[in-house]
Amino acid sequence: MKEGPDIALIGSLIGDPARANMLTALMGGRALTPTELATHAGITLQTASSHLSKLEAGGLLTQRKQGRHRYYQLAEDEVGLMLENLMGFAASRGMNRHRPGPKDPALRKARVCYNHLAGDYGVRMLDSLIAAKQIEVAGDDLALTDAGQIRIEALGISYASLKKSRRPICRTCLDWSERRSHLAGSLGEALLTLFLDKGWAKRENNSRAIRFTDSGEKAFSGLFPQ
Amino acid sequence: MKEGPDIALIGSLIGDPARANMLTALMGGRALTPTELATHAGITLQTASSHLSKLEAGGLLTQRKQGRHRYYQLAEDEVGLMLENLMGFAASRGMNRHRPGPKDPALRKARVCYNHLAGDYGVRMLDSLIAAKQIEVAGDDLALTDAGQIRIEALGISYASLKKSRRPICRTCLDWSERRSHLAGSLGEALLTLFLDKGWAKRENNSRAIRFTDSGEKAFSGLFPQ
DNA sequence: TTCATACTTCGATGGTAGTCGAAGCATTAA
DNA sequence: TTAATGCTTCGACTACCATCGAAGTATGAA
Repeated sequence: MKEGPDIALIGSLIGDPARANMLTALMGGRALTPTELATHAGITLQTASSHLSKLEAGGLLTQRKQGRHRYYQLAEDEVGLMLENLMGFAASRGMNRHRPGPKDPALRKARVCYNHLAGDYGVRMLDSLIAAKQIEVAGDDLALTDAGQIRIEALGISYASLKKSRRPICRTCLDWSERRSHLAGSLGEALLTLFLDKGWAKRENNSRAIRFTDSGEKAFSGLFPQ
Repeated sequence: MKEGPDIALIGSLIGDPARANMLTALMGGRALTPTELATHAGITLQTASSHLSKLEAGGLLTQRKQGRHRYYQLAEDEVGLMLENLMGFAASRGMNRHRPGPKDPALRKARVCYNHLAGDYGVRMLDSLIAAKQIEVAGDDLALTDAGQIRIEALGISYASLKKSRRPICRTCLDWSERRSHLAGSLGEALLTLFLDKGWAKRENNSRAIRFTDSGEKAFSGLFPQ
């Protein structure tokens, strides 16, 4: 009784702990080399290489060569959304790999979700944008309003350049720690880039966590009041 | 660098073809016995039994004994949502287990998604309810409006009884064939039950497909105009 | 009781996939 | 050229797990 798409294929790709660790590491948004991914997963380079080619063949990762390095990253936004979604489900079942450690609160507060902001801050940002009617909810999709366009231009994000890309500008992504949506899509990416560029927030090394500076906190709260 | 929830655990549960087939079969919404599930998966009863206890331990399935039968079903709405979501992702990657067969169009038109209506009809129904302002979108969640409450009472669905349960009344579920949301939650379930009870639609055996009768089609189109 | 059905548990088997050492290829630097 | 780094490919090993036969348990029927 074989019906519909093959979930076993993706399942088995994600089901191996080493591969799952690599995917989680890549949720940090940076493109990583096989060597880096191997240490994240706690395996040798050879084994990592074999896993990576499987993930690439499965369409989860893409790869680009640069000199003698190879950089792997998640293939598309959809991959990140799917993974975050799975994490949400796993979290709701209490499937945690660790007793909640010191890093955990930081992750829940603010973290990178592939290329955009997630965690409490991510959710608050989207809520605030919707409350200010700068983003509106239309069925499944999010749409930037006229007021929203003016707003992001004022922040120094070019609406025209966002529109050029074929990717959706706004899109929802289910947050595993908050169990609510935050903002993904090219605007979500642009906003996170803005925070980092302005020095309001910094990525932690080897972690998805994002640390806001004091001035960054203030600026963020000013821009996106609750 | 172990961070966040353990996606490998769910991945490996879903990653086995036999288990994936059982889960897919259970997406049909009916509770099934180990014997039935074994034939769906093409394995013996002993093997099925072992798989089922793993799925139950993982929190994906629940079981109830009835006489000398055991009935398995998806543990909660969330499991169905997660699976439908994964199917959507798999479909978008072209991971299909079969060349699209004769059953495929029927599945895309209308099918059971655990306990509610999915496919083209499911999506149209939700769109229509939103357009009529009987359901409104509030951030992530769907909410039944006053007009919506009156409407469903008129259809013979008791709002009070829906409200009693702790489950959300309305909730979105991403449709893998349409790539848009349809209506899940207790109202989604009640509406599907209504269609079946009124004889407007019938489940096909051993399939998730739902076949609307001629009069059912008319009634449906009348209730939920495009 | 006896028999039949439904299912689980045990035990053995076999295949597959993750793992790593060693060797090979490609790029860069000197 | 030579050497070093980064990565892949090959081959062998191992461990795990899906699988099924056989035996055991539970419920129901006769």
